[in-house]
Amino acid sequence: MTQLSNISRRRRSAQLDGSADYAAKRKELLQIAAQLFKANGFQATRIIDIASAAGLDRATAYYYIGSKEELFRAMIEEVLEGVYEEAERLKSDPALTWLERLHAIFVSLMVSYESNYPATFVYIQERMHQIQTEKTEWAEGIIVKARAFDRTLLTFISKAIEDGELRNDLAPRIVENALFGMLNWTHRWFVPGRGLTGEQLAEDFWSIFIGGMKPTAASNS
Amino acid sequence: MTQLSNISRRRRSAQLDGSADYAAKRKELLQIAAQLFKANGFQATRIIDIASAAGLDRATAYYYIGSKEELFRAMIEEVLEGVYEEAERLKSDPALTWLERLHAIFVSLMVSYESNYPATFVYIQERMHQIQTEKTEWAEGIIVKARAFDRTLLTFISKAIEDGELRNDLAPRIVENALFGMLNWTHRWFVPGRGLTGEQLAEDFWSIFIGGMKPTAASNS
DNA sequence: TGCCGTGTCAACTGATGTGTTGATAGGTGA
DNA sequence: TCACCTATCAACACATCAGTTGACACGGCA
Repeated sequence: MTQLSNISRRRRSAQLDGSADYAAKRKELLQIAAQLFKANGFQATRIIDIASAAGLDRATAYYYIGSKEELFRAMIEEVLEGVYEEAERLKSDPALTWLERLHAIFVSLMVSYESNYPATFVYIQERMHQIQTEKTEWAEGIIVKARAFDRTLLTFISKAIEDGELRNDLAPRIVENALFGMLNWTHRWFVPGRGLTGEQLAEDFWSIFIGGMKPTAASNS
Repeated sequence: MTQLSNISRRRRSAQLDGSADYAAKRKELLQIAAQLFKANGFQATRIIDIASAAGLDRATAYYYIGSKEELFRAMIEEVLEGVYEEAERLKSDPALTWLERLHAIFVSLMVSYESNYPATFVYIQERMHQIQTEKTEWAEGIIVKARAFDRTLLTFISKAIEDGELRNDLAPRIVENALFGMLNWTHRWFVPGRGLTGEQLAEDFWSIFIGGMKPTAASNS
């Protein structure tokens, strides 16, 4: 580095290796930030909003977090990781049909949205799209994984069509967007603990999807 | 007013009643703004970005537009109006079954997304949600109409279920969110002129939906 | 020729945010 | 008791935008 990190940075890094409720406070800030990002958007949320929601002075918040961007990344990272890994695992699980794999990833994605609420929804709502044009190394890492995930979904669908598990008269990309459109749109209205669970919801969606996607004499040859 | 509008404001209002290519330049700015808002988000887009994309100085852009907010409103207003009116019209058209009305509004919504691209997508992407918490008169006007629209959609679905045109074992709200989730999610990936038309796409979605929502002996009594 | 409207822009003002610094209060352990 | 570490915050330095002002050039047109 051209310049030694100054004192406040040094404090932070000192904290990172050790400490007790430092980590807890940091986590609390992450959670509060996620809520505010979801409610008001990432750009519109100011550090001071997050700090005062946690009962801290803004400068004190900087003792726990490095920047708004770092906050966002920390909030998102492991969550995405989990889903992407699940997709990879399913891809090479020969015990399941392709349709079963699609179903499995569909449900587990929704369950992940629910259990990490509202962090993942912040990602969907706000950044998923814009990150595509970001030039940072971090963003590029995310993009690579998101692309791989997308390819996996498309594979599941294409293979299920080939195997006659789904009707073959619709383009796989359209099918994918229909199915995951239902799912991802939940970020606008789904709130855990009100009404259905994430899993029930996913199954309802799936039942609509699968009913409409059954191969018929008319569609499949 | 406590203060007379200053010179630049006076110019603007002077322009509004009359003029030839003034209106054209203003429209060009609206279109450019819509593209930039879609690509980078409303907050992140600066007036200077819009101005220089149009080959104008920032101050000159203010000769054509009042503010970023006004720009956004002008971009959105009539578009929404059109869709909302269509829904009202359909609501009281006794020549159609409820399911036919649902189908009609579904398709015309997608067609509207396409023909007003990317303006409507900006609304979906960015503000549809946040406007809910805005306190301005304008926002409240939008909210009232959006609520009415939502109620209408829900009515179509509920009535179609009552009439046995759709299976009755799923909550109308879930059905609504599934159907319009597919549709609204297009704001993330649909680009007019590439692949399907908006109408074809809507019909593909509809065919999945309706296939999965047909009443069966098992579901309907 | 001189007046006036249209469009343009350099420069200013003011608001709002971010991240940093340096000082300080209170607890803890030797 | 003293040294030290943790957490806190008032104050500062910057940066970025939004929206405004006042001047000016150009082209009718009277």
